Amino acid sequence: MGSAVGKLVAGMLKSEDVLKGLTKPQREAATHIDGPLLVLAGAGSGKTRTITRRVAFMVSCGIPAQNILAITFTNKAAGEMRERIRALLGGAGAQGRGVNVLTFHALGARIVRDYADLLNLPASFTIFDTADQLKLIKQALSDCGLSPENYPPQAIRSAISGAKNKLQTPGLYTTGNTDHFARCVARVYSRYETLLGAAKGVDFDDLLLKVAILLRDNKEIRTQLQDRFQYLLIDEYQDTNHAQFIIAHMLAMDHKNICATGDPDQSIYGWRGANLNNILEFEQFFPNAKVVYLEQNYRSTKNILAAASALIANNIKRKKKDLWTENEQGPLIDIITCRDEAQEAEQIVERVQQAHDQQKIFWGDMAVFYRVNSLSRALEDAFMKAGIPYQVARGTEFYGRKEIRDVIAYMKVVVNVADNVSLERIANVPPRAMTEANLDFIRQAAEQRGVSMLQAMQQLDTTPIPSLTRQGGSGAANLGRIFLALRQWVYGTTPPPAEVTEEPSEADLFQNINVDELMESSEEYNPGVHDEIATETAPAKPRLTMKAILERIYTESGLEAMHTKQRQRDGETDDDPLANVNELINVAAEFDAQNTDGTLDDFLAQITLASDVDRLQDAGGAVTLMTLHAAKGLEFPWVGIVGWEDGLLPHMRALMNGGNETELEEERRLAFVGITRAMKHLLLTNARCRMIRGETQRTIASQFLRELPKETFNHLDLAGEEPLGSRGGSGRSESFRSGWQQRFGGASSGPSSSSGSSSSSSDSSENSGHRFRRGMMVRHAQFGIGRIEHLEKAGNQTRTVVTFNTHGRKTLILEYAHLEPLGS
DNA sequence: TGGAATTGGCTTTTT
DNA sequence: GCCAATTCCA
Repeated sequence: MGSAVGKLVAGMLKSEDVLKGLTKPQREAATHIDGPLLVLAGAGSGKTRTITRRVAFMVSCGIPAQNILAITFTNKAAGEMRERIRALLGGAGAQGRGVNVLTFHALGARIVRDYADLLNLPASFTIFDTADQLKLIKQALSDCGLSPENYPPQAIRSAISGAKNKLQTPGLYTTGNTDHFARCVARVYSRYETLLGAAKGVDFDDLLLKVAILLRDNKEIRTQLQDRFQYLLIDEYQDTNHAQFIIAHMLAMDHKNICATGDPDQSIYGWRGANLNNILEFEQFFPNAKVVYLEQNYRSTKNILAAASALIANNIKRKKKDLWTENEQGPLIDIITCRDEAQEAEQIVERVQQAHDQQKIFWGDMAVFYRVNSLSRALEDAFMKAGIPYQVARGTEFYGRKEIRDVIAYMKVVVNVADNVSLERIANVPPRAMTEANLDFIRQAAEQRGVSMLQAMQQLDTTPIPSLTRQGGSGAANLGRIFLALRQWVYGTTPPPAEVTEEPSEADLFQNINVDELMESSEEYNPGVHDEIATETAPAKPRLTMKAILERIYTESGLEAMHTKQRQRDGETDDDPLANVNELINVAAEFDAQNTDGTLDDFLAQITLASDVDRLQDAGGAVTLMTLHAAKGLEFPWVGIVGWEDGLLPHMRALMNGGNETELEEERRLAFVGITRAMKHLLLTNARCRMIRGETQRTIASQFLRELPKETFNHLDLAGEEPLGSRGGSGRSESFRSGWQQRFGGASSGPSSSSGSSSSSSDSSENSGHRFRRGMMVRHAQFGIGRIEHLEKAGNQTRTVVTFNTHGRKTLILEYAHLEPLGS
């Protein structure tokens, strides 16, 4: 059937039309359909354009759209690609809809659900986000008799996440790690898996890990999925981690129709396991791969591009690449040094206003980026004050709110009665006398009986839990009834009686899939299989909309009453729970409009994998504020980037431990990504003083600013005289510009002369005979007063060991530590 | 028992 | 400075 439809479409969609306007290399990439292809696409080189055309070209050649799978990293990217493909296919729109454009995680969720039975999961499993995960880890810690003080849940979480990214099961993890901490992690990991399994939960990493293992160890399934996805396209390949790498390779193993696109210079997710080698060594994994380089930039001015190129050239571990453009030279980059973050924000706002009024740039065409979310606050204040429309993409601004998480938790329990984490979250919201102690009793009883906590609550009249307080008992029974009624209403049936919930052992969860078992259950892969399951539980009823379900849950749970009461008590506040939940209901309505056959678990999966950034998609008409990470893949005519300071733009983390070169290079790539988002106007700012967790600290201009060629920017210093004491003053004011160039000038490396006997610590440390000596007393903004024990030259930097009175011994890099000498 | 008030701890980026 | 966890009070 594929070919018939294909022909039809081919008739409507001319291959030449699809390729019209592509440059030679773009065309080369777009027309290479069979066999491995690597597109190394520099920033702004028209990559998205090329790959969407490529997909259209494939369809025009008669390849059935549903056999094409395009994988992106963010929902936003997926949405945009879907949109653009649809637009290209125009009249053949029906086909366009058939192209699978998904994020890795969404793909994972789909496959895990389709093959849930093979993975020991019910189709109604729920996805646990990072917060759920942390709760479970705390539980696991206490079960293992370890205290969260000595074993920070965060650290354990990221260790487990790292292990999962590398496809290490608890068993494998144990064998590979022998130090004390790792052994504890292994124990917690194992317990965590058990708890997760009992709750029928799957964490973000599982969505990749389970699929990777399934594909790796199960030939049958692999073949099915390879057949289904005969053409693979993976965007941002430089950001893939090991699990994603395995998924890609397993899917492409036989047909080798894999097109990877990306840019090693834009790899910014090393911290969550991305492995740059996946893209660097692509040709070794696929020896016949065709490689196309896209190096002409269509986005930025010559000037911006020159600055970006010079910056990234400082990375050693890098394939050299020359971006060029035929665009105009463009205006100089503006660099403004401000007094503090308030002035910085004012400056940004002022320039934004100017760009809008004088150059007629739309609000929606401007964006401001920062390294960490906390920097948005000052900006927001300033935008608010100036009355300029803006929107902030903050990670958990919306989906992280209590009231939203509460409503979602209710939904999760409706779908997945075993989800103890969500149940515990809302057990006492609104208050039902479900104290910690009562919950403990219920948890214990449930575990003993091998049922979920909700079931234990629902069995209370037949099997009471004696240790519960009277109110606790009735509260629990009440809660049980609420969910009974809700499930009845949603699914039209009472929940299946005491579904088997014996805890699967770790071995069960991770066992390599048994091939014999597979052969038995080797029905044809049916993409609709899940829908069938869903209809089974929801027979012959008019389909409920998510909006209706959500509203019902909101009311029945008692949350609505609680929020209404709150509002009456507090009056209208700017973050009103009622209004926020209404916003969520809007999201549900939106979902209903776009997925006429979507189920509650589809909706839940979508919102747990969604982030706030996704909700901004086409909210034009406002200046966008976001992190540098979130900015990847976007472009704006006008861009501002704040916080160019050591410790912030090369983030502290990268500067610690003697300045880890790998991490520093990732920070540089992040800066590179930021700069290359700009089309015409670029404004970079730093502040002399910045409030960091409640304390005002002096800062040093980012070392990255030094790496920008001086002919590309114009520097303006508004900080004026250096604030107060300690640093001998020396107002640099407008003469700072030359001072700047002396001190930071040019991209050349050598420690640049410097005379300034006094002042800033960067000066002093540049001279080999800096003013710090062993035995000297110093002050550190954070650690207080201490004595220098040791000094040691390490490359361009000086490593120093200081024993602080209150914080003990620390190893610091003199250049970044901002130590203040106090005399000896 | 629930809600308010206070303390302590900690911060990168996101699916 | 903000948030979560803890303590305190009605």
